Amino acid sequence: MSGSTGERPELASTLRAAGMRVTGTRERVYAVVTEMPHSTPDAIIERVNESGPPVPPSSVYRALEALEEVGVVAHTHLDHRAPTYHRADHARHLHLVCRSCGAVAESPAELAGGLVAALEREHGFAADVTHMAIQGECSTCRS
Amino acid sequence: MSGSTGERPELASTLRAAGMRVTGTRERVYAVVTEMPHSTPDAIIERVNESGPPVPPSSVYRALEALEEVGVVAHTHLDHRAPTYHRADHARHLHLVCRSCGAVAESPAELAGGLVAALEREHGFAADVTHMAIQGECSTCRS
DNA sequence: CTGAGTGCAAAACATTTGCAATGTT
DNA sequence: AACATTGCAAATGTTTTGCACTCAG
Repeated sequence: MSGSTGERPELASTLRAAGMRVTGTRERVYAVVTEMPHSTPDAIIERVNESGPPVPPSSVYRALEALEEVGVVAHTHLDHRAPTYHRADHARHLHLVCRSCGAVAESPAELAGGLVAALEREHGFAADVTHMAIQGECSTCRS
Repeated sequence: MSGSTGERPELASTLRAAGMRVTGTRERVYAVVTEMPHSTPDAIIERVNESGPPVPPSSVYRALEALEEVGVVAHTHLDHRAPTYHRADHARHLHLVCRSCGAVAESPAELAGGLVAALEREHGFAADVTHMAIQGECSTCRS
């Protein structure tokens, strides 16, 4: 069990509320996602394995799936082969991906407010901008 | 207007301008991308093979790579495992992906004008919205 | 003719799945 | 004790690569 109970009571209770079990693997995966937002399954797998006894890839995938299902983590696709995970309560933000250097910056979701409103008005489309990855070139690479 | 023989004089001349060769495979792949925008490599492979003598997947991938390199086609990531290709001169648009039914709608890129300006102003980030896939729920699925 | 492009088959990856063993409740 | 989760290994699906052959230039 998690010895330090102050940190995030949400994880355990959320899992239990969904009738799911609180396991070491899920706690460790959640900790890694918390620690390094925007990381790929690959990076998460590696980090989890540095953090204690080995966990096979399939278990990490299953843990991510479970955590996502109960809504404590979410993922975004930043580019080609890269789903990246982050905590769901991680502030709503847009992902800015630099095509040159690969850096991922965040920006408040509010900047897309006009776009969201326009899509609602023009298409009746309810956009989820937190899932959105915007490609482009960052200020550093441009200068 | 280029005022010459075919429907798309650009393909052959663009390839040649880049020192690349104009081959049947590339023409057929380009034709399929033109005919069905937003299609995955998988769908393109299938359609190409319906259109004439069989072409192995690897050749279709290589053709797409070549066409993208010279800039006549481009791709976007609509969701998980799905790069989708379209003609580069296909009007600049946003991709609206419905999470429920999977439908892909298009919307003029201008709707994102405010967002692009804000990203430029706030982050010095030059956003390419045509590469952007916006997840959400379409009007049909919401009603 | 010459080398870019192709076809084929195998390799490289990323992710998923079946099932017996394990650990949470 | 009951059964959700895990570990392991094998299956799956996609994209890439090596190499001999072919065809565009």
